[in-house]
Amino acid sequence: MDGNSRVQKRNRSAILAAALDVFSQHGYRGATLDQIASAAGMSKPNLLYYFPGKEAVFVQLLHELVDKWLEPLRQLNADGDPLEEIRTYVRRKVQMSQEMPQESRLFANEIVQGAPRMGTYLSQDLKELFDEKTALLSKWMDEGRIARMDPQHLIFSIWATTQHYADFEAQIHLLSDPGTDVFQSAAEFLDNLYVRLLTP
Amino acid sequence: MDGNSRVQKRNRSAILAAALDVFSQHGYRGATLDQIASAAGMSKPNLLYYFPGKEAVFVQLLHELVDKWLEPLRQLNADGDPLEEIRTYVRRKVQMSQEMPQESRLFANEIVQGAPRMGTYLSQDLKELFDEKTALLSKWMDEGRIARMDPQHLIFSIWATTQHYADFEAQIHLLSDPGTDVFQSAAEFLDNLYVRLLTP
DNA sequence: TGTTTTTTTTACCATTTGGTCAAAGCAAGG
DNA sequence: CCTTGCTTTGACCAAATGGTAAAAAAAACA
Repeated sequence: MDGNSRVQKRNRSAILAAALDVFSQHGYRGATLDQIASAAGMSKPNLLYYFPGKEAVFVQLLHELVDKWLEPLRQLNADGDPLEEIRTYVRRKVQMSQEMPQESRLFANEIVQGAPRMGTYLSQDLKELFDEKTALLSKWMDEGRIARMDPQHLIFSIWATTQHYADFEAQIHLLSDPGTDVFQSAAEFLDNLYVRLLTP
Repeated sequence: MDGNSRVQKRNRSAILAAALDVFSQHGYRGATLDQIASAAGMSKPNLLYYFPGKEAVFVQLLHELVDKWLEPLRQLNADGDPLEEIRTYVRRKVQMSQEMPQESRLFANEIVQGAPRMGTYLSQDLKELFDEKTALLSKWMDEGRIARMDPQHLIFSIWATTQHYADFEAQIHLLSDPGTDVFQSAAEFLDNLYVRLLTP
């Protein structure tokens, strides 16, 4: 076998799924291999048969998530209607906060601590994409199709407002009116916010 | 002595200052008593002479910060001009992100992990203040002095956008145009954002 | 079925870490 | 100087934790 058998694939993804659970809840240092292994339904030495160590699990998990995470921004389409493109982007980001809160918190945890295990990765893929899209936003502003403002801060504000609902879920849940769908009302609020902000 | 001598006060605050450094950078589990003690210029047993344990240091640190942290929201004045009050609040929050990024990241870390050591505290002080201020915002909206929207999400969005600059500093720094004052431009961007959003 | 290869487990190790303890240092009053 | 009470430290401990080694178990193959 070449190390990619069906069993291997199944176990590797079971480990990564378990690692997402555990790392996102306790952070890198707070998570233990025993916890992850147990959540993946195997023993610690067995987990270490599939990954060379704790950090390797964490790093691969992060790397596999970056793509998924940046996809909505990648889809911001230069040929579409500016306002609709941005509204769609915001809607997708809120949806991701709802459907993948663990992934969001995993990133948040890593970045809050200074991204010690993601530094180079961030500065490549992410920076390239960020520069491309801020340039696009600038162009739209130059053409008068959306209101003029700092495009970098515009993206920051979208990230902040949308990811907040996943990253600070504990606080949100505590403070929100019970009985309402937080993500539904958040989507409406943010849609209105960005329409008001961006309409020239 | 009654346990509050000058030496005691000096050492306790040295410990808390060191703990802020270390906890905000590595999280609760990632920080070690040795690190904190060493940063405070003393030995670990000496630190444990002043605090009963690691968690006690962490909890007291958090409790002492909550007050400082909520102060700007407390100052939202029912008798002031609504728009100016909110602009002042946003400006103060940005300023706090700039001047107390460690405090911000300490909270972020705790909340991202589900606030396991702050639950009850949050649900009391914070919730009470939050409800009071959303009621105030609602009143202002009823009176037609600011645009109508969900007041809870309005506060969430202010927290998200302002604290983002402290909590995600690593990312912000990596992506921002070098040579510009991030906090200065952020303050301008957010001022403009909330003026546009809130003007009836 | 017998052999080889992959997978899993049991037992273990070294280090880290939160915390204890008893002894030593030290300031203040007598 | 000597006692008394507060402060600091060096030595130590038990538990947790990342990781290893070798053998058992299970598949895969011939």
